[in-house]
Amino acid sequence: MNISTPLTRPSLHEELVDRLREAIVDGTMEPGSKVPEKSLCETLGVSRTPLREALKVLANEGLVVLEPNRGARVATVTMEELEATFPVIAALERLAGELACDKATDAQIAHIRVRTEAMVRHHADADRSAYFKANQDIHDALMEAADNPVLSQNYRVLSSRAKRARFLANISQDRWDQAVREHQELLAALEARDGVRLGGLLQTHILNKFAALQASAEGSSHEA
Amino acid sequence: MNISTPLTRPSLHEELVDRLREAIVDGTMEPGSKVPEKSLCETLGVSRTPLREALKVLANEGLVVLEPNRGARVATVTMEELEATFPVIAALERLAGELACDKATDAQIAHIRVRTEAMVRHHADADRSAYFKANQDIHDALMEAADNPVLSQNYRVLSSRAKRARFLANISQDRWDQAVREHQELLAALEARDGVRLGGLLQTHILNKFAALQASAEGSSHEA
DNA sequence: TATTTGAATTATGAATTCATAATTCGGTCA
DNA sequence: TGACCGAATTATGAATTCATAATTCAAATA
Repeated sequence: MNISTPLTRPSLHEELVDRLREAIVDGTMEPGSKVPEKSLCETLGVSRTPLREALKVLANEGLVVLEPNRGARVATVTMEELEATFPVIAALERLAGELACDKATDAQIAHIRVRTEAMVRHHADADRSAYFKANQDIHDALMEAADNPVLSQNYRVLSSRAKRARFLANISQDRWDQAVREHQELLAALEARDGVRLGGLLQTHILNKFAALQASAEGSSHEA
Repeated sequence: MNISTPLTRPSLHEELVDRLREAIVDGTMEPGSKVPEKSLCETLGVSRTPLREALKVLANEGLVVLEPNRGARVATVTMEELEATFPVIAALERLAGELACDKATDAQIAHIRVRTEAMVRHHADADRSAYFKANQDIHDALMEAADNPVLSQNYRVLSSRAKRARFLANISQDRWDQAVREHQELLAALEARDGVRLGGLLQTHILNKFAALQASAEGSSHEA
């Protein structure tokens, strides 16, 4: 039995931050919707104090907006915000690529190869949800391999904001094909441990993803 | 009289976040020191609730550490943390440089020229504090010129953590001379609106700054 | 009928209270 | 004298209470 670590239970507000962040990112809590403190407290079985602490933290992360004397709302995802966010994510991934080529273990690289190969299969099978899962795994694994907690923390906060753009799922087949090719190049650069190249490819990859997202949003707004 | 803006007073916790962040960054609250809620409340004239909300936010930013059932401490600045932080700051400044070359107004560039020239004078006068002020102005102005709120927000959080390394003031004369030369190159690249070049120079500039800081810390730890 | 007014209700911001974990300090025993 | 134990004190985590701002809704007015 583990007796070495002093048992510390996470504080309520931390659990709430995690739970709420998840609910906001996965769309359970809709962008723009009010966050009613009272009913949420009842649902979660906590008092308003830790909930409000959690909301302050999430507001600082940009996931909720606090309106004075009017409570909290789930932040909306605007194209303007994404336009500002993606270049920053791209810059962080670029750095991650550079660092990962220096620091990744062979096992980490092997894992990314496995996931990339899986991704290629999901693409061939036209299984979008499995593809997105693999895609996310790869980017997370790269961050992990970069071995920089400050970098990965900032990345997490920004991608949680970007992930909320759920219309991202509607990218074109052309873009999807291109993304898979890009991922194969990423893998090659990583295996060659060519940091500058991997960094550049990653930055471009993310910016391309945003361009595709813009195009698909453009399309859907015309449809609607 | 202004009647167009609805008058909103900032909430207590926001004011506290700003006040405490400032106190932590400028060293008024020492790294590693306990944050006694009760006495701070009395000093600031608020109750514990908004203070605790502020501490949660600052903990999320990494400026304080919450120890369960033992309250908050001002986070210590370790060399490991700086080693992780500076590359991220460098990546963000690189992006800022790239964006600024696209988006800066001529007036913004002119302002950076003015501040760079002032910095050169302060260097010649060996006026360190005026030099640091000018240096900070220039980096802030570049961020401003990049015109990306997500970028500047993340930059602010990370620099507030880096700024706490006050021993940074003890850089060598050689490094100081070099930094001034680098700033002149930065200005040239900006005026040429050569984004790729400015980005690269900025990244190197920041990483050089960290290397100097490491060297000076190395020196002072041997002295001590 | 549409608009406005204002009392009643509800929700929020902040202070206070309460339960419990941590710390302090005085006494005991080796 | 010095290490150890336990009661008293203090600080923290969380719930509750309180004051005030926002919202709702019915009645009054045009």
